[in-house]
Amino acid sequence: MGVNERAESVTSTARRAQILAATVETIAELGYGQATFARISERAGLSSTRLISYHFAGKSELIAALVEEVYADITRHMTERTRAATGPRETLHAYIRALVGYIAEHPTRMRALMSVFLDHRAEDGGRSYNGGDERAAVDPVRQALADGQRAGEFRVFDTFVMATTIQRSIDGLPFLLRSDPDLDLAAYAEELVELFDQATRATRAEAGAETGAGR
Amino acid sequence: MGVNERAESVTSTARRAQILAATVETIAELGYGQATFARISERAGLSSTRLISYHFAGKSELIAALVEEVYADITRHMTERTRAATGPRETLHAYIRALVGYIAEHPTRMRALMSVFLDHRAEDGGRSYNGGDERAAVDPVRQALADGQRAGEFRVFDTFVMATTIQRSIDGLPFLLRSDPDLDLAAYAEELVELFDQATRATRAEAGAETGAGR
Amino acid sequence: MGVNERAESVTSTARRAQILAATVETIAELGYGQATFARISERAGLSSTRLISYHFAGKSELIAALVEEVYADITRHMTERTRAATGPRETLHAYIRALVGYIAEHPTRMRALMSVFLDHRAEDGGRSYNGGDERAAVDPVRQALADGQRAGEFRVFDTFVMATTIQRSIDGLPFLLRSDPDLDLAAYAEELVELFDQATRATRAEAGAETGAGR
Amino acid sequence: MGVNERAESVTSTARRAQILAATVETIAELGYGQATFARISERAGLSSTRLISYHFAGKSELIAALVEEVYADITRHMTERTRAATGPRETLHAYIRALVGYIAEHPTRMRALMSVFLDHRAEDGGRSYNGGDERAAVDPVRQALADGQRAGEFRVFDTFVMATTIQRSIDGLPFLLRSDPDLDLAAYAEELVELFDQATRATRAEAGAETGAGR
DNA sequence: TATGAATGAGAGTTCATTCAT
DNA sequence: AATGAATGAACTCTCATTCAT
Repeated sequence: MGVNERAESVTSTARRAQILAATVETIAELGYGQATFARISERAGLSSTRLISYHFAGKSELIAALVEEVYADITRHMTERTRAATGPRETLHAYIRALVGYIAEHPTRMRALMSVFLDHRAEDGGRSYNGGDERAAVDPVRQALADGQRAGEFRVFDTFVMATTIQRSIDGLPFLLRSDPDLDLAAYAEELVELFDQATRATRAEAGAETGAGR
Repeated sequence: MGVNERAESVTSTARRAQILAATVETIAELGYGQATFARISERAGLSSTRLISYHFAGKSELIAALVEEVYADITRHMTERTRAATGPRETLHAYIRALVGYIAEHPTRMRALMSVFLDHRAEDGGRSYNGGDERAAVDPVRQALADGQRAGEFRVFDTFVMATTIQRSIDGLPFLLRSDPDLDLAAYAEELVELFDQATRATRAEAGAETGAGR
Repeated sequence: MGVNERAESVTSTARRAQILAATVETIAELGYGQATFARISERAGLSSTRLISYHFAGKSELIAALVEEVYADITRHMTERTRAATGPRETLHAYIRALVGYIAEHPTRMRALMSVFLDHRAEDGGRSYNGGDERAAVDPVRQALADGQRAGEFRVFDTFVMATTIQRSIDGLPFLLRSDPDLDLAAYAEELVELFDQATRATRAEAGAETGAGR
Repeated sequence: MGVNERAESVTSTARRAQILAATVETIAELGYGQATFARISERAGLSSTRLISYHFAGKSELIAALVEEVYADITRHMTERTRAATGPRETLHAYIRALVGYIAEHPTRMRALMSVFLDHRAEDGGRSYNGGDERAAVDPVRQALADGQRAGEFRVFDTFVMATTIQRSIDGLPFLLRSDPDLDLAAYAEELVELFDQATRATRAEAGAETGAGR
């Protein structure tokens, strides 16, 4: 990553981006708890932590900006990869593959995001980024599952449990990846697809009943 | 603490237990990062943080003692609850129910443990408690799965992916429970049992070819 | 202190000098062991010890800076005063007078240096400032003595023992001076010059042989 | 050194001796500044620092006892070895040989003593052990020198300077010995004897006017 | 003769942040 | 757009010592 040594006449936007990049790397490597201004500015090649305070109102603003940025990035990625899917089952599979794919492409970005989430999940005071409302976080997946149940493609199960399980089966991958950098994520994704395909698929009885009952 | 290894006196044991309990509560509530000696001693009703330093050689010793204690407690619980299970499938179900059950009985203890793990999972230097070796952590479950495959009770799947998914489907519950204290964990456990029963069960083809090799 | 190596600003330099001066005074008066940040900052008239930590990376950096500064000062002084000497005997005398002279001019500076040396001499781990290599420390004097022996100006003796004795005859003076502030250092120097002149001078036999043997 | 593991029913005297021995070793190795109760009790194999406080009223009492003991030991040694000397010159040589000899026999004891002296020499508050009166410390040697001058065996010189130089030429040896454990102290002693023999011996002129006054 | 438990004071260090330019 | 200087608060940890048995 190119870092200016003199750091002169850099636009504010560029500077913020530079700091955010260093923050992502620092959190991804050391974890949120160890990501101090000092360490971030060192990684960014800045002369003092003062510059971070200058560009961001405070630590929470810095983290908020990071989350917002990575979130937007993920959303963009996911939208692109799941748009084409037709039907609940295909959508679910696309979702799994897309999210694992994002992790494969941006492991540090995702690890940083998770590290922030985990820390805030652990905290009480102040808003956490996944809202403290874990239900909302898995809502998109849950929708697809509910759709599939209505369409008779999926068997009857608690959509919240299933969605949460799917989500958690993926969001630990950034850390798994670090202790095992050669992990084949593409294969891992296919295994998950198969796993949740089996877990969600309609039983013969249901499948049979579905033609009659419709809905 | 004495220089020589001696038997702890009753008083000392009680004091240590008191401090450990306060540490569990503090970490469960505020997260590992916010769990300072000051906050712990305040919660324990101690006059100063000095008393913690007196009974534990340092912060790492305190955390190590906590992990050790909770670990032993979980192990005891799990052994009791899974002993009776016969066969891989039953074992898997018992495992899920037992672990969820432990969380239901000791949510703060489990949340504290998870918080410690997460923080250390995020770190690089130094030993983390789950060893940085995520593979080893899920090994017991993996064994049961492999056994089931050999016995033809389970279909062919990657045991590591399945074991990791099972583990992660449960270990997020302490945090989920906090944002949703009324969550019915017993029902949750049954949903997971069903989910992974579906995910692992042998297909008809495999069930027929029962003599075949696992994977 | 910034992360990048930058030119120190004037203010910072002045502040560092102020802290270093207070450190010298504190160590000279109370000894290395009692020279805490609190006492140093109090003497420097600073509001908090934090300011020391701001200007020096740590206590060892502070001490290192002190040693470096005083060392450079002594070296400058000694070079000036011994440059003009011609011949080993004159050099030896100039050395004694110059070093005692420095102590007369800067007793606290020298006492502080000695106090630091003594403490580090006592330590095992880590580098001590005189290197733990006492032989190297007296090498310059030893050179002059060896030269004098080769030139026949000095008698035969162990140059290491003589050099060490000379060095130690002087480096205790800062402490002697404190218990006896009226000590006449100029006269002391002359006594030492005479003492070591007698101790090193060639015996008549050697001196006689020397005219014959040449060199 | 034999250390009781159980530490039961040891007489107070034996216990004090054990603690003092551990104190000597600790100071000799780590220096006075690092010699804390914790480190001393660890070396003595005691279960807690409490035992030291029990047997000695405080740290200063402990150190005082140590100094007193070692001092008595040295005095005994020196008296034995210098008693036989006849005449100032022989006395001086015997003194040098005896003191160096003590260091050769008890390097740690002597190093510990020096370390205590040095630290207290550096301090201001409180009595130091060599009295803050460095003049008194070298008085025995000085007496012999003055006697020799009166007897015409020694030339005219400042007896305080000479005595101090002699003293310091020897008292650095414990530290020198540590950085160079193979140092031949017997040879070193002979070199010092010769050195100070040359430095003190009467010139021919003085030797002739032997009846004349000293100084 | 000994011990376990507890303590107040102080150590150096790190944190994000603010002041003033 | 940036910087140097400074700061208050909090951190873990160590010190010799005391209380109560």
